[in-house]
Amino acid sequence: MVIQDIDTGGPDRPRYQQIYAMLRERISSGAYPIGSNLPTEVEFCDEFNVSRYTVREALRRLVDQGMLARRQGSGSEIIATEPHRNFVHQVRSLADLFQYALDTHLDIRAIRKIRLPAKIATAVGGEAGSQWLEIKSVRRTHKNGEPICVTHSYIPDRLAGIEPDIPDCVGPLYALLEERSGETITNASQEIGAEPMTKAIANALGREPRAVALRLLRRYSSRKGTLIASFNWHPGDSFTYSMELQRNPSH
Amino acid sequence: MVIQDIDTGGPDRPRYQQIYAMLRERISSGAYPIGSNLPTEVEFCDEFNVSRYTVREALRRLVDQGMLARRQGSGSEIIATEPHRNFVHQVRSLADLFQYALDTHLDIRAIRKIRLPAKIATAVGGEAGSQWLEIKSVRRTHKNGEPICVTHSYIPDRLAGIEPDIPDCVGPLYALLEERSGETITNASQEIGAEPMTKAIANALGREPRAVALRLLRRYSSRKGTLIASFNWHPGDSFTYSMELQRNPSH
DNA sequence: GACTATTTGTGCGTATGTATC
DNA sequence: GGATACATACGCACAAATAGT
Repeated sequence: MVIQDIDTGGPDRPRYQQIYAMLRERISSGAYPIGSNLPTEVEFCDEFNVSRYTVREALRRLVDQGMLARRQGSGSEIIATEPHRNFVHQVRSLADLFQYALDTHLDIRAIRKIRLPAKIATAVGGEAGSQWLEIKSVRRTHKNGEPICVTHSYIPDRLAGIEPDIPDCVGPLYALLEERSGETITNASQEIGAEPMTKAIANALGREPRAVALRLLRRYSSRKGTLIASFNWHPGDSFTYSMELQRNPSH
Repeated sequence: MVIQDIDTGGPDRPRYQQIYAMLRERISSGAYPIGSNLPTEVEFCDEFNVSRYTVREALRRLVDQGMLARRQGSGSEIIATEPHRNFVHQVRSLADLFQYALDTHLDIRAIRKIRLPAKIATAVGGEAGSQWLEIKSVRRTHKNGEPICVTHSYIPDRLAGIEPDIPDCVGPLYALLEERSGETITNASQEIGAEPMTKAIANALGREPRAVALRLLRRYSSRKGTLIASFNWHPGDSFTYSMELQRNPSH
């Protein structure tokens, strides 16, 4: 078969790209179902009359796209019929989710054990009525400095043992929890909304009641479940949340 | 130089991985500063006494980690001293940035050419006073349906030719622009804030003036610059923006 | 466990194409 | 045009992991 005669998006593209396009087409059309193995490299060499180098470049792209998993000695398994997602918001560390400097000061106002109210339960990923630790705090530019945001954090009971360490904690709480619990954060989610401030929050932030707040709800989870969830209220007049998205370089 | 004698993480790892580790070390230590070019492939072949294949595999890893940008004929530029970031917010398509169904209806209210005011200029990435196209619109659940958000979009003059097609556009405007201009979107940014609604916006959304709005500013750029930027005001009482982050599998 | 065939991984040498300077 | 540097491509060899005998 002569590759150049096949219309897969232009005859003068590199061969490995043409082969990649054909394989993608076959995969998404179901010719190679998910869970099955692709033909071997050598078989593709024969089919397309190209060298193993060329086949491997094509397969490498499939791997980059998250469609193919290869294992030495075993073969190449189809793991997805559609390519990897296109755009990513990159976060160097979870601290990037918080967009303020790490040397800010966390002013703990109250720590208490509570039974989770239904409303908060769904938000933090816990069961209503179960025991959690609630921490109310204000983040400031520095000790006794300007308030940045009001935070209400919720920690599940299985991690309540770290309570004594919280007041001395520098940096974000999730880092303390990750270290002490030995549970690795694998997952984080964030929800952003806008709402008027309650009196207590407005007061803590030095704003008028019902002033506009940007509310961020964050949840950090390990395989065992939620590590910590927190609501953060920022003054709408002095805070915006920004993110950059880049197209996946493999495209 | 004998590669195996250098302790960069074990003597029996593949050569290209050892070279990759050494180059990473050099980069993060500042031996090759950001913005500078790495030595050429052939120079590394000589230094490490390996084939070009091996050097290229090592460099490929640096590219995968987002530390290196290579350009045919030009060289390999250091673009970061640290590897790829840890967490990603995955966006299947740019439409995911908009978190409403694509079959919503865009109700165009006004299209006009303007000279960019200074305030908007910085936001959309244009020059103050330059000519842009301004489009004011309301997105609705369906034609004559409930309003979802108010949008003000800005398109640079070089793309003003698509103006006649805008009223017939189904789906997001950035898709129309990407198709017509032939410019590929490589970059998108989003800024999220909270503010009270102006009278006009409150009116269009059926809310009281000064009701709380979540404001999203989005900018889509190609290599030639901004393709389109838009402000989106959503009612704070009925909209939250959410995202999921996963730990990068490559770590 | 030992052995073998298969399959992908690593590595070399070489040649030619193509973008950049 | 020429020199340089990365990209594509072939052929070959051997290593390492896997699966089955």
